[in-house]
Amino acid sequence: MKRVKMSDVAKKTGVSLSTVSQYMNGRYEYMSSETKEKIKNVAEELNYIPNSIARSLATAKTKTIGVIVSNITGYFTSSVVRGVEDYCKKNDYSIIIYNTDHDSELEKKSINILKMLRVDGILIVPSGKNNELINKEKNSGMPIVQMYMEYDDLDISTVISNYRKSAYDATEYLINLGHKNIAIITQEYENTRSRHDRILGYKDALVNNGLPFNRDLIHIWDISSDMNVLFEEIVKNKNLPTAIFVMHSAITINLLKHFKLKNINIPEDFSIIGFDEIPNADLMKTPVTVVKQSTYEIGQKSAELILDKINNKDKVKSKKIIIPCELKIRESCKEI
Amino acid sequence: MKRVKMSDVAKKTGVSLSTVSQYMNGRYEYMSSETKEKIKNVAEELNYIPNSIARSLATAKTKTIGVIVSNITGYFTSSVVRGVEDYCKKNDYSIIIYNTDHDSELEKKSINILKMLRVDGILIVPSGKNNELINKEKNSGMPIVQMYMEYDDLDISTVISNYRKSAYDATEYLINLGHKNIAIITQEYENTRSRHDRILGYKDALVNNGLPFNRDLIHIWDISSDMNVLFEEIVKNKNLPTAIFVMHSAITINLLKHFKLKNINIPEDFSIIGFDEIPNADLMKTPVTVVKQSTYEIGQKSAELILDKINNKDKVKSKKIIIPCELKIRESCKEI
DNA sequence: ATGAAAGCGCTAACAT
DNA sequence: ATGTTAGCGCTTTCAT
Repeated sequence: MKRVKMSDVAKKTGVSLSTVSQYMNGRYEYMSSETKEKIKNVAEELNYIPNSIARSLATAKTKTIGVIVSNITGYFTSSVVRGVEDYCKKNDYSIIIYNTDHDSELEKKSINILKMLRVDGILIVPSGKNNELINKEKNSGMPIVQMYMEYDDLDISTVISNYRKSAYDATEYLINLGHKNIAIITQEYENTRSRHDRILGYKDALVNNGLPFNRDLIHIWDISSDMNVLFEEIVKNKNLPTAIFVMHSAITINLLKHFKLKNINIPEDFSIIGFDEIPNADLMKTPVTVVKQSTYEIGQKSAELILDKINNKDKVKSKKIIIPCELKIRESCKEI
Repeated sequence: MKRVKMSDVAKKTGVSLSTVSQYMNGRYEYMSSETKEKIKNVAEELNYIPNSIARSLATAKTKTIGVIVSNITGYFTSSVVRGVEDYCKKNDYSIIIYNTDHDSELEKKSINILKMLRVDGILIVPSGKNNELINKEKNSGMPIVQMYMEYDDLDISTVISNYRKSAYDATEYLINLGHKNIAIITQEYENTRSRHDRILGYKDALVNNGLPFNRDLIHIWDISSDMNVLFEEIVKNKNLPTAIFVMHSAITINLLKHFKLKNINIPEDFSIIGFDEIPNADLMKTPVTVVKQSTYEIGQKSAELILDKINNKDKVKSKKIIIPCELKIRESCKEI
């Protein structure tokens, strides 16, 4: 099963290699319609399939972009990636995916492999642990865009949601419902602007509505946190919160499970807003209100931005594209 | 920002190109430890990164496999893909993803692009509409494995769940609960063995338990179906079903939404079993019992199989790997 | 309107 | 133990 190559169709057509190459690249300007027709037929007959690898070696372009995410499993990331793939496909780019689980070494390694593979650009959800390296890559000329993350020490283009505004709106929604003590559960947010902005939005809303900003209403969660312990902290506040605004969907789900276990009722006992959509929220005992990011659109815009960078050789400096969120009001917040 | 290439490190080290090449490929057998050391240092100093494209052109291998799925969005497919990626990464392969939405043309096009990209193998969830083409590709030497699908007219290796057995178990679970009239909702299953097997398992369980198999308890759903209409059909059966076994998670979710809308209660009014895990099922009003496929493992095994084919040049004929499912009993089935 | 030839960065057979 | 050299299958410049 020998692969047929360009020289085969050239020979059979009776023209030169370069003429066939011109044809394959759609440069018909100086080509007689006869040779054009002949090449077309021979190529079809021989079932010729161009070799992208050889082309890439010659052109130093691969029409391929690398996508580094923490974990493609799940609703959020997978639909971002789908947005990326759709946009890329439309523009004849393919995507190569790497999961890192936000592991620093894996992230480094992924970047390295993508460089060996000579991808034309990289889309990344950075862990925050290799920001220096990523800056370096960008400065050495690799087109690179980050998705739904923003770090103070990472100076690359980014596509994010309007975190501050949407956190503001969610908080104000709670305030309008009569809530005064609104607890927050968030991951560590120093240095991670995409998280910090949500806290700022929350603060803005309080202040603009004449409410005090109370630092001990802010609770930090991490992967090793025990929800039992964390929740104890929340309720031991002298001003018992009536509402909880949770900044990450994994935490929201954790909290909801905890509530179920402890027979805590939503919204009777607490009002809840989550950040990020929860799959099948509509089928829950109490459908939970969330701030929903436009995941698919984030993917599309990220792809658009990286292709722009690739093809316009980055006249633009670091750019920030901001996508609005939607407050999906369901049944987890009550008026008090 | 000139890229540094092998000849650069060769020159700087003072050895020949091929020695460096040997080094880069870990063939140290005939190499003095001094040159080895020297090359190592120079390569590091120069920050040399091998060019996979050039290597691929020379070796006719890309260390890359194509993954064609219907839609990476969602729990099921995304965790299969994660299994694939993890296994591939461990073996120094990268994956290129294409979504087709089971569109025949897109599927054809994806296969074609992956061939141009010279992937070493293809993992595919076939739509069923290009089986002839896929057979042809396989016969012309492309290593290719299908995931969690099986068609009567597609003769390629496959990694699937034990559909017949797990449908049997689920049905028998219902029977043991006292159910006699068990309705099925399935997609069209003629020719799609992975679907047909579930019906057979259902049938086996009925027969083995002395229950009649009643053809009008089997209902066909497709993407254009109206759940209202479909459900009317189900309940107009002279022997009103007390349980419904739904063969696809998208349908299960649809049905659950319908129930919520119509205030139909689970399991009081109907007992329900779904096929495929439903994200956040535990948080539902009534957590739904499902047959859970081992998605991650399916991905891993598929990757393992395709890499075997690639590296052992397929001594093996078409092979079928069968992964067990788990019946996740929750609260959607009652005893009657 | 078409062809000749150099080059893309590497591998691998062969020579030494 | 290391070097020489001929490809791998294309693109692209320059000639004609």
